[in-house]
Amino acid sequence: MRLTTPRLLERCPMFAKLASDDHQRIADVSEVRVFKRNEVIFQEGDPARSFYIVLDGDVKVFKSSQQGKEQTLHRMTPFNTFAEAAVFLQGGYPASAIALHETRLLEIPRDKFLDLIRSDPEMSLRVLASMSVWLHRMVNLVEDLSFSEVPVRIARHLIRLAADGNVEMEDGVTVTLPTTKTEFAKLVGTAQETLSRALSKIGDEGVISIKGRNITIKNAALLKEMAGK
Amino acid sequence: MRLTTPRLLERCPMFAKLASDDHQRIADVSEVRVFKRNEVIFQEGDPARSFYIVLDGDVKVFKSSQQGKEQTLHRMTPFNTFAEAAVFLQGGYPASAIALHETRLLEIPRDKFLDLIRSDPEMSLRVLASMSVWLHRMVNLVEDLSFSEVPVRIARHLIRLAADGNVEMEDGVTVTLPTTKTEFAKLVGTAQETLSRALSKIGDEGVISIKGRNITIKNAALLKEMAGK
DNA sequence: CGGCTACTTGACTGTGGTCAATTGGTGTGG
DNA sequence: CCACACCAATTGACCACAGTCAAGTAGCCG
Repeated sequence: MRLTTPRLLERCPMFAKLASDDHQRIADVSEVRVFKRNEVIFQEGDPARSFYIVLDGDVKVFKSSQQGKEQTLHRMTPFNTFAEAAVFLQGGYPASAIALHETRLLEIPRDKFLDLIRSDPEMSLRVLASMSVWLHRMVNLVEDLSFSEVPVRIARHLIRLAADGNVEMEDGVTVTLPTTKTEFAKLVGTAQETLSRALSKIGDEGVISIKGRNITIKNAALLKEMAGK
Repeated sequence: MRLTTPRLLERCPMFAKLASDDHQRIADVSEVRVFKRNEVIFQEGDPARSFYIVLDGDVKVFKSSQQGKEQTLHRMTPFNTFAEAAVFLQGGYPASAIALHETRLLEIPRDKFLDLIRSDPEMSLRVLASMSVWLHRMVNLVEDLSFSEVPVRIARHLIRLAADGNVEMEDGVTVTLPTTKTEFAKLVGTAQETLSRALSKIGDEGVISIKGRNITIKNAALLKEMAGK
């Protein structure tokens, strides 16, 4: 681990531009941790001791309600960072995080992370940049929840998934849901039943075809149309 | 203006701990701007040239939809900062801002702001802190929109308003809506008609009494109860 | 007083959430 | 290898919250 971590850091935007001995320095103060599928990384309210970088696998950051409902805030993939903001808030993590698959994370303790920022003004700018991205994501989520109905939100997420697979989105492209449709529903912010119905409907209209977790886009133009501006 | 600005900066968390000549330095690179009620400060998509500190008055930061609906993201009061994140994002401001009343803002140009951060590691930590607060607000908003129905959201906003007036919330306390009920509806994230009905209902239940923009809390315990955990 | 905006109230509709039953798929253990 | 169990997904029936449209009232300012 110690040997490979610096390499991986080069691919993470927040650390990409550092000298390689800086990478070693970060690797020295951090720890690689492995989480099994569905293993809890932290829960809302836990004291925010660390911030994280996804090295491998994927992580769901989410809010859950008293009644057991869930809203996914974001699904993190390799070289994304999360919980950087929690480090600056008292009151612990404002959301929970679990591994969606077997996942390797780089865990940087709170105070080491703060040292890092203090020691390097350029680093602090990159942390600010990554937090801005988070903020932007959350504002977009608010927008989606406030203004868009379920089918529109679904269309947008399908488009995003296609983009994540960095395939040009065109007729015939197949996107694969990262996990279950139940998870996808939590991402979209709806009930699984509603998702199921909405997907079939979109299928009936000839926009997509659904085979398990594989969704083939049959009419990309119409899908974009559905997703609105 | 030039004379009073440094004084005001002492009361802003982001700048409070600076030496007073730093305050003067900030005042020198920034500009005090006055906005009339309902005057637009910036619109979603505008290039993010500056970030702002509310000196006086109040500002609404909001998203609006194609169909003319609005969702208020936050109402800023004196010594709050906004648009700090936009400075780090390409694509311009992700939301719009207007003055709710006659308002004085300190406007700090993007590059001066970046200089400020680069020049002082402690400053960057404070900017990070203020962005964390924004992020936390947005996560809470997502939570509210996803999990809570309108009456609960209303109760929470009433409690927050009471807290803003830093009065201990107890029976008999009166909170005054900062502007119109229509605005309040946009803050809560609902239609004015729905707000109107919901408020009357809460009134009928004896929890509050409503006289125009003044809402008297008649049963604080019940109101907290309504707001949930 | 007129005119504008804010607000209220009524009637209706639709989206989507919940409960419940069924089917389908997958992995484990006998 | 099959049977069972478990979880994911689908489908049906129902309902309620809240949004929309419309009309009317109240309040405010010039």
